[in-house]
Amino acid sequence: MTASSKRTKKQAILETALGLFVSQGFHGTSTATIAREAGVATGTLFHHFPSKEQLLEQLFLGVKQEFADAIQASASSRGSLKQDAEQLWFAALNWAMANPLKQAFFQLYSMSPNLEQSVRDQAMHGILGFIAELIRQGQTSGELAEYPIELMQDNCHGQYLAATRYFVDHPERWQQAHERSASFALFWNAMAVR
Amino acid sequence: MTASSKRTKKQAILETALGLFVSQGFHGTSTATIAREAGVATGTLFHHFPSKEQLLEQLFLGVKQEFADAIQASASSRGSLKQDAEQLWFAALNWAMANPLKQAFFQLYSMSPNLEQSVRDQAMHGILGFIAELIRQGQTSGELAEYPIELMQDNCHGQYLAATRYFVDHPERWQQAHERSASFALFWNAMAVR
DNA sequence: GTCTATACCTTGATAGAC
DNA sequence: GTCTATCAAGGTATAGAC
Repeated sequence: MTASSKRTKKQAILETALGLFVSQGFHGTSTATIAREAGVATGTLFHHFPSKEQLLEQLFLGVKQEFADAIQASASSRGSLKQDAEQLWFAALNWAMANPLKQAFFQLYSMSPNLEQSVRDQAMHGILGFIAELIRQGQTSGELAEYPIELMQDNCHGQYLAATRYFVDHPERWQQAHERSASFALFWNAMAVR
Repeated sequence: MTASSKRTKKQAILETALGLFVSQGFHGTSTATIAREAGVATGTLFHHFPSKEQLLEQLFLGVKQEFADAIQASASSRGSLKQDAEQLWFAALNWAMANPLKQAFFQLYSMSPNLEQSVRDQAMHGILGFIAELIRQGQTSGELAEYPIELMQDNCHGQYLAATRYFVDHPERWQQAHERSASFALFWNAMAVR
């Protein structure tokens, strides 16, 4: 088997923990359960991760990185501001649709007390930071309303979370172009100057 | 002491559990800790609530009812659709600002696997159900865009959650009229026909 | 209704053979 | 790196006196 097709025990533990943390919560999932479901021994789990908390943290940072890579890969081409925003919007939604478990995990644990606040804040700023720059550009060019930037940033985030919930819960609607464009219209019109 | 000023042990347990469930999560909070912090014995806790799960459920349904009462009390006066929406928006935000802990609890546990899905869904439908009716009115009168209703409903919810997070995290901004009106503008413009 | 005491189980983590 | 075996601590819930 090739290097890429061979799933290591460590990866198996991470993938299993992802599913269990989403469906049962952090404290609701025991390390023994993770190990059993991943097909490894508890000793193996604690060989790869010094503690249950560290396992959660590595999982969170890994998923965050995957998401950041996915949307920044498609954020390079330059068009109008609205076109750029649209591309970003659908890149983010595409990732969520392709990785519903990771999306659910990220959403649940972005506000969870099980992760240190510094870890959570850092993740949020890294991902949402460049959104603020786009908003500023739009305000300067007169395309976007001059509301407080942080409010607009939080609003973007909230609308993204709502859209992902909607489409993940109803995958067939994601196939329909008018549903997809409606989701972006709601997002854009909230901030756009009429 | 009067009937209203005398806090029963049961109420003390509920209030203590509210704070602990928010700061430490459901499984992260032990019944022993709740009892100790509430100043009662564990036996007393299990006298009032048959199980830890039932305690969470009663807490959730109680908070849901408080919220529903608060916004429906101020949703009666009839003006234009936009005026009605504005009144509703600020009634909901006012409640969140006055009850930040309950808001945080409601937000965290509305999507938590610790509560049965039927309980969560029922709560959401009861609260957001009449929003759908307002949206339909706006679409008929031509004031609101004709996007799929459920998408718009979820979008409203997401924008509300974003706004509450923003103002709860920055209470001083809630005192400024232009911040408040900006939050409603974002909400309304997302759906409004230009 | 409220308490103390406790039964019984599961937990996170470790030790040491392989 | 992986396993089995095990520990000490903490978990939910109950029993029974007051």
